[in-house]
Amino acid sequence: MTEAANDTAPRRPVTLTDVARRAGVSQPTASRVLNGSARTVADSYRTRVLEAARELGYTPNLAAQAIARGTSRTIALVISGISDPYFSAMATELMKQAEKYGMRVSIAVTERRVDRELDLVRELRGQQPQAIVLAGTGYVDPPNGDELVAELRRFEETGGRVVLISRTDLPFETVTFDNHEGARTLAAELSTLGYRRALVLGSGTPLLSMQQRVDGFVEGFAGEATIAYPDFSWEGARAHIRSLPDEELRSLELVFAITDDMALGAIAGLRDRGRRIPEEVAVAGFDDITTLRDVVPALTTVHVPLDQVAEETVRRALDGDAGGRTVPAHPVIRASTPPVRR
Amino acid sequence: MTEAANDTAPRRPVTLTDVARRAGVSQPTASRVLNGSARTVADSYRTRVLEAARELGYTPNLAAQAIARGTSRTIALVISGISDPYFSAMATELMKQAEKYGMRVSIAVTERRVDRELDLVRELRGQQPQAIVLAGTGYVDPPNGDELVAELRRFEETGGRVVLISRTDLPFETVTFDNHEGARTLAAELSTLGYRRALVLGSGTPLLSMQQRVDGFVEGFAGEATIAYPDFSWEGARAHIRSLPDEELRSLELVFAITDDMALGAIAGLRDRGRRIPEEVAVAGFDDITTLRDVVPALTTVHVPLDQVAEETVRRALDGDAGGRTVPAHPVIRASTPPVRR
DNA sequence: TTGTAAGCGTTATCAA
DNA sequence: TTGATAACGCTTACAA
Repeated sequence: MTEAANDTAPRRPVTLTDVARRAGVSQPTASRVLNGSARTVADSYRTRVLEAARELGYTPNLAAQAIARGTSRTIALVISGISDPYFSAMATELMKQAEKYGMRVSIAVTERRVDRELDLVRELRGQQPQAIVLAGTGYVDPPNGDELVAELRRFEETGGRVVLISRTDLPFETVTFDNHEGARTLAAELSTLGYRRALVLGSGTPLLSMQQRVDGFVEGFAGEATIAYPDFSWEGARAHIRSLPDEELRSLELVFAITDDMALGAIAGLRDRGRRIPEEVAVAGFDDITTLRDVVPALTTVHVPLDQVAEETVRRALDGDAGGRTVPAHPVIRASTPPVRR
Repeated sequence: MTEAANDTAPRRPVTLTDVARRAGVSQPTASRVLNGSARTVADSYRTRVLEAARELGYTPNLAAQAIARGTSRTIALVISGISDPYFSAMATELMKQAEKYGMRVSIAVTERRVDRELDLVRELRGQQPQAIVLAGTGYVDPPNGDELVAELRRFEETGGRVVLISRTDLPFETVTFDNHEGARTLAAELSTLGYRRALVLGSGTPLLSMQQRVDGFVEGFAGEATIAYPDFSWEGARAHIRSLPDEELRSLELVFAITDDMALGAIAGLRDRGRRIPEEVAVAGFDDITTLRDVVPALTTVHVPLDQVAEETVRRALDGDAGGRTVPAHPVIRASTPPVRR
């Protein structure tokens, strides 16, 4: 049967002092045993401490360690949202990499609100992480860019590291994939397939990396490209397509959206308007998110090697300046953009 | 005043002491101004402190606050993975709710490894969060259940709160949706549509909530249900369908998978085998994940009101025992399960 | 090798 | 209202 729990009164957590007292040693000795110290401790003591810790169910108070050591084995990641397949994949890869180095990743979410990014960084600084990683967003003309830079500089000055992913708008180390080149080669391949008229869906919010994709595509495309800038979302892309004038819709040959997310929104819009894909309209995206495995027809896109990006990022977050790095992004032609028959 | 502190980059982060000194007040006064204290401070002091803080770019050291206050405004969330649309949606909702109460959510990932759950909880306890929320998993016969319970009990004893989401395998407060009833009513509606032979894809790993879905479906289904237990994943469901004997495949009328993720895997498998959906085989899932908006034909499923779940969870994580709660889950019939024509 | 004592940045207590 | 001063749990010189 169950033993009667005598007291439900909230006790305080077991501390290192408790363990030391129980083991009959000093607090520092207990500390040396339990948390990797270079110092060696006599075996007899060591076992007594370990046993006491086990019996009491001791867990080191991370906050106390952080404050005593002046650093916490944490990488703070700022992303715009967790539900987004692209960002969640990125977060997963980063956590995987970080774990190799015994690092924790804490995630903060901007919800795509520009001002929150600054607030977040400010707050994160209070967590004294080893590094702050900013993924996503990256405005063409950052509204509060100066303040953000100042905040990040301050963080660097106190020994922290700053790494940006896929954004080159701030003067810090950046790991990126080649947005421009990826879109350019995609456009080239699509041109080879026979496409000559494209609608490019860019980002309504002026994001640098997204503009690079637009520019890259236009540069690599052999035909005529019309550019639109709907809201930067699935819904935005869908709404844009839905509101297209009939004649423009009918003349549509290929839609390139700067993200798979928007490409899928565009497809939804095209279907709403009764257009068949890819028979009547071809569609291509960018990112190669996991969701695509369930989409029919299979979506042509540009694959981004997130694992490599994550690896490079974590390395820079820890080891110090390795310099910026750009990993290549390659187009993947699938069923949504078949060769054009004329 | 004494030294030129304005242009010299401090190697250590700016502390409350720095701010106090600069403002010419005591540390406690600065603390009272900068961090919501009930105490009031003379306006002249208040402005001086605020100004000094701004000039120096002060950010409170969260670890120090946590240790001094004995509590950190944090909810620790344990989920099996971040890339999974269901869990990432859950995490998003929880963060949204938590923010209302000025709470931070820290995310830890088990990667579906049973043992990691225990390790994680142990480590999280070291973060001294206000609450630990365990979402997902929940084994029918927990391998190290006793240890996990002991660890969580310890956490509760020291004033922490434990909330489980959609798992009833541990003796703690639980917020759940009605897996059994949701699956049962879905099965009933499908029966009404004329379906009489179903293949049910359960979970290879024995998860309690998943078994409830299987049981609920079987109970509510008017015809004959065959149950299989492939690996609990998209790939598992797909592989199972792919390896089905020809005759069994041909006799397939309806596939119900316990999660949308597996349902989508099943669809992939069915397509690999050349079966058309829904003309030849109907498919239904559970969860109503966002991904479904891009899937054709639209997938019949059971909608889970994650926002409600999140709200109830956060409330319990903070306010104390409100008792367990079950929110209803309703079937949504879509194009993947049309009425049967005979 | 072990223990004493001094921090780490913040909050809480309690005089003044 | 304000400011010494003592915690909070842990690490790290420095002394024994």
